[in-house]
Amino acid sequence: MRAAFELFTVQGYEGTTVDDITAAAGVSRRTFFRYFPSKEDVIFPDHDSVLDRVRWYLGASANTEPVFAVAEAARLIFESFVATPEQTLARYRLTREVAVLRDREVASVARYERVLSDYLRSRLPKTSEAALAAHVAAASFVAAHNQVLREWLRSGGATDPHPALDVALTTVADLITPLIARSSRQSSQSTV
Amino acid sequence: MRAAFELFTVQGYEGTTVDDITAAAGVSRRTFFRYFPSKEDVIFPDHDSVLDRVRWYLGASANTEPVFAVAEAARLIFESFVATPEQTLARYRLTREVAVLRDREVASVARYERVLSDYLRSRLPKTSEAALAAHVAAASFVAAHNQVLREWLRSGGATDPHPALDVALTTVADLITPLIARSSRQSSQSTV
DNA sequence: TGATGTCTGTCACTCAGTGCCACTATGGTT
DNA sequence: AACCATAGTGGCACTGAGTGACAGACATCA
Repeated sequence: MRAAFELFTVQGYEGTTVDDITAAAGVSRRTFFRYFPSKEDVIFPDHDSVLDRVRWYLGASANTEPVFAVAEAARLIFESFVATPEQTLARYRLTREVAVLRDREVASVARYERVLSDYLRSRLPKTSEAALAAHVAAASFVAAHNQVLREWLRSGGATDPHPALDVALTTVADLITPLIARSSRQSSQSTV
Repeated sequence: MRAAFELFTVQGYEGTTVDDITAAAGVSRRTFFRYFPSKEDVIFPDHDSVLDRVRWYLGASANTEPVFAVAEAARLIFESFVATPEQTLARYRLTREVAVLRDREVASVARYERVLSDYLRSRLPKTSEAALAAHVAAASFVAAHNQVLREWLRSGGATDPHPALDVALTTVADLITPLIARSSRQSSQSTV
């Protein structure tokens, strides 16, 4: 991974072959593909584990307030990026330039969003209003997360991003809570 | 494209080589790659043109109410999918099964979202509050759009999706409008 | 000493995608 | 009629990602 990042920043992503990486790392080509399913995956090593952690967290928060749980899940994702600033920054620089990597990043963000909306849907009545609310809520939290993260990355990771994250998450929570509450009530309303 | 879709549905995406497609279509391999930058692009032919149309629409709506304009832009995207139901349905079935294609779809949705949020940011003061509002708003509209589209596709494209789209867009518009209004005022507030 | 399992390297192969060159058909020019 | 420009196409060779099969190295345990 270290060899790959160094080569990517010098030669660019497309300008670096897997052979280059393995030669620099002193392993064989075959070994590389045993540890990374594809060349792109060298850059996104821990997305799966974070996704699992988020799933686990949400699975354990069946009794907490749904909107709060989702906000905390977003915070969890955020922390996983902030925990390794150099790596996150290097990845950010690469994903800005290389379209394939940006698409990959976007895809993994979409997976986070999916996990959040699935959780919300599981906590809400099975109406189309609730489904809409769940998707909008998940998308809003992810958007807030992304916005704060991007701003932080653009600043070079210098400042403490947590105050901004708090503001963003509470803003979205305040926005979303009534929508979720309304869609939860919807079912009891139809029963009445 | 027709040959490709037929082969994809029979043999699967990964099970179909470009050679298969070109043989079925009666053209050479080289010709294929002149029309489609990659194998994936056979399935997403008109995303770029739709994106351009949305950009154009938003570029022309500098005087309309921003939230309304974004909602209409989302409707524009929606219409582009509904206009060709068979193709959209076939694509939907493929993207559900093949991860590469799903990621590709997600990436193009992200581009739509980007266009919407860029527009909103251009219509709002240059504060971080406004930037957050813009991203959340764009994400919410896209989420609403996606939700209605998915529901429609799951139903097999049988019902008329427009009533559901109207509901979803107005729901999001009602939700988002105060947020946008607040972030617009923010700048004049700081002047006071 | 032998059996087992894990990690690694080598080799050969498929397939996506690109660059280069040659061929053909068409339409317009003199 | 001969001449040219140009757009579309095919052929060919090449790079590079990714995979499957096999064999050797090494540590562990019996």
